[in-house]
Amino acid sequence: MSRPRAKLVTNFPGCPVEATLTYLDGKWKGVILFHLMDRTLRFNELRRHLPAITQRMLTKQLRELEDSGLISRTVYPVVPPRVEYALTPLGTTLKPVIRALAAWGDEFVFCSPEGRELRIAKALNAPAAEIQA
Amino acid sequence: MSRPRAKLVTNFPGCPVEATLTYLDGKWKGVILFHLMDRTLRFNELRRHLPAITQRMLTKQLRELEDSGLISRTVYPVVPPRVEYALTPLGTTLKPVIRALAAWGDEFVFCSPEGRELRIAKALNAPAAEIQA
DNA sequence: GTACGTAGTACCAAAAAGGATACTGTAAAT
DNA sequence: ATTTACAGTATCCTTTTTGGTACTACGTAC
Repeated sequence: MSRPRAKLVTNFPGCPVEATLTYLDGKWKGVILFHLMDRTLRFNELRRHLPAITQRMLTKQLRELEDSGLISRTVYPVVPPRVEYALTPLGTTLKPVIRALAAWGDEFVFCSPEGRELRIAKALNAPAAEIQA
Repeated sequence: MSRPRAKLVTNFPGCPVEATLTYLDGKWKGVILFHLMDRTLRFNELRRHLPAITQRMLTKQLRELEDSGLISRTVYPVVPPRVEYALTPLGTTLKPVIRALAAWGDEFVFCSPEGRELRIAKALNAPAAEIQA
């Protein structure tokens, strides 16, 4: 019993949250899906959206998303090569989830003053604020 | 430039999805938050919900969630010790996100016939089905 | 004839995450 | 007198993930 993430059901009996996160796990999958929500993108188009990624990593994350059935890979037999990545119907069903993740990030995660690093909005916890559940 | 997950903004310029996932990253955080959505739980109560976790891991994940400001840890100076974990106001704002993740998992992720393993519902991709975006 | 853009692979090294096991201290229950 | 429950730590080890660099092939542009 020791698999990559929690890919064994025994690890989180009946937890649908981890079940979903299992498929979003990977350092770049979130961003990739986020950008593919707008439109189909070619390999190097994606790369330009992810300045810090290496080719190896981009390929790997795309293959994993493809294996999960969330995105499709279409190769056009031309030269130079042309490969397009797009959400599958199944991938499209993730849109509400991605949007929820994006909405929360927009509202509560900031770059710290020094730049570069993320910081969460903890201010909310200080006052005895009433937040609707 | 190489931090744990994508904790550098340069890795996903302006991507709020990865920003959020950064805080949910960790093998057990999803399940923990899922269970804390219902009610405050003590250390060993959580442990009983996560049969496969080790004490070390549970402690580690809880500390990270606490450091993020998503959960609170309340120690009652009694013996035997009593420590309660609960969502903070900030953590409470994650509920819609957790619910979105849970809804997708419920609908599209199953245990494979052999049991134990997860499987995604790829059937959706076979027919030329029309899925609403 | 050299460089560029395309979409990758292959190989090696580093870092991070996760797991196994043993140990702590107190009080109540058996 | 021993065991149980509680909420952890400490140490070591393995697995998984991620990064770095170099390399491929083809056709077009300079």
